[in-house]
Amino acid sequence: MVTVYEEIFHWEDYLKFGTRQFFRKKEHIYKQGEYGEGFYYLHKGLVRIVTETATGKENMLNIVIPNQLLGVQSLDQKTHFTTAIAVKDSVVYHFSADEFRKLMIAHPELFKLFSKSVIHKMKILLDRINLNALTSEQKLAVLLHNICDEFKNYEIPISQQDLACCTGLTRITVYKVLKEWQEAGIIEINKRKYFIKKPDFLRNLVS
Amino acid sequence: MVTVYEEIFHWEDYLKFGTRQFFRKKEHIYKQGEYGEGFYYLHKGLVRIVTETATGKENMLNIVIPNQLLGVQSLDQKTHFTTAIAVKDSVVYHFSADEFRKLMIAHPELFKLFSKSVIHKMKILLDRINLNALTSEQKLAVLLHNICDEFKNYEIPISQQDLACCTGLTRITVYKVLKEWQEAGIIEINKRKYFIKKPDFLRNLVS
DNA sequence: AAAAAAACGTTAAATAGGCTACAGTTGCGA
DNA sequence: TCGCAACTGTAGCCTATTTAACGTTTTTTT
Repeated sequence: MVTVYEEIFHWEDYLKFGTRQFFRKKEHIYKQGEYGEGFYYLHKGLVRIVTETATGKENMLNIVIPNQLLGVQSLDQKTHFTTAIAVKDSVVYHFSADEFRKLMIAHPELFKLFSKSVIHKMKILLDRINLNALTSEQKLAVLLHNICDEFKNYEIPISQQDLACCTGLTRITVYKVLKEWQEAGIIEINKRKYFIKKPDFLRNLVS
Repeated sequence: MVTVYEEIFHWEDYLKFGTRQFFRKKEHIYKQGEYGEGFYYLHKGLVRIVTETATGKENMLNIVIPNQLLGVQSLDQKTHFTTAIAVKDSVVYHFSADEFRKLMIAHPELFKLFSKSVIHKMKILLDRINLNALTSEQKLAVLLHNICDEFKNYEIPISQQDLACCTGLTRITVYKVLKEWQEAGIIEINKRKYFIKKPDFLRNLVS
């Protein structure tokens, strides 16, 4: 399940110490298994983080929105254990481990910022784990609800296929649930775009 | 799924700056939802980390072995989003956020140690997520295999019930798989103790 | 603009794993 | 050492999902 988490971390003042990089839509920022050195800060755009399981299935972990970090896993020169793909054209800042360490000595308050960001990441992963206890309908409800929160309106700009990938369900299951909701008037399907008419229904499904 | 991860982080030199605390078997070190302030280092003993899902089901996340951190989530004064329970009598050191921040200014190399430990935690969570893509047989295989690795022999000192809890399966499913394996001569069941006879079979199930 | 590649809609069949139930064991605690 | 509580063995039913299959529509590429 992908959750789009929104919490602002004020990295702006430190961006000048990172290296600015551009990535086009669908480009890989880093790949699972590759060596990394440092981490990235997403300035503009949208990035999705996926992981490949032992059986070769792709699994979306979360969507990174601007002002968040990504790729922290390889701060200490380990290989990445996830893959990051730009969903839209994106601007990121890269901080190498060494640079960042030096930077932190000069600005100790950076530690708080860093740890906050990382803990936030952990929270996301945990939520992702807890999702597995839910029914498929609930999984979808949580996902759609989060997406709406993020995009600030009730139109879902994500394909059925991606919804399947995000929740770990099959496309058929996603399709079935969506169809059911449509018949019940909870969502509207138009030209393969989904529009949520009764957000409260989704909310109630979970809590 | 619980994975017992073993990787040594050298915190010994800094323990004197923490507060030593003792916990008896089955005692809670911290609880989900409680406020925390800082983090813990497990010096001796064994701790299991569980989380309660929205539906009230308990979910074991991982087992913490000595030399690892726990409770990092509340470093920045947030509530804990997991619960830590001592499996054996345990000795932990608590570091308050403030203390640790000061400590890190004096010893910048601590940052590397801290980030390594945290990244390691993230890796564990990720593995946990990836498990959900597996069949119940595979989940159990991974779990048993990890436990063997950890305890360095082929006897499983964990109850069927706990195996169920670790994998998120029902006890009945665990029982069924175990019985099947027994009939196939892959494991031996004796007085409710499980002994793995063909570890390679388990390994092949996953990779 | 045509061709190729994704994505979607829908159905039917197969099945894995969950839930219920209950009796038999084991072992802790008083 | 008695009794309760927690754990295990087993059966059977049930349903939510998965898989397979296939035609249609949309999007991307050349």
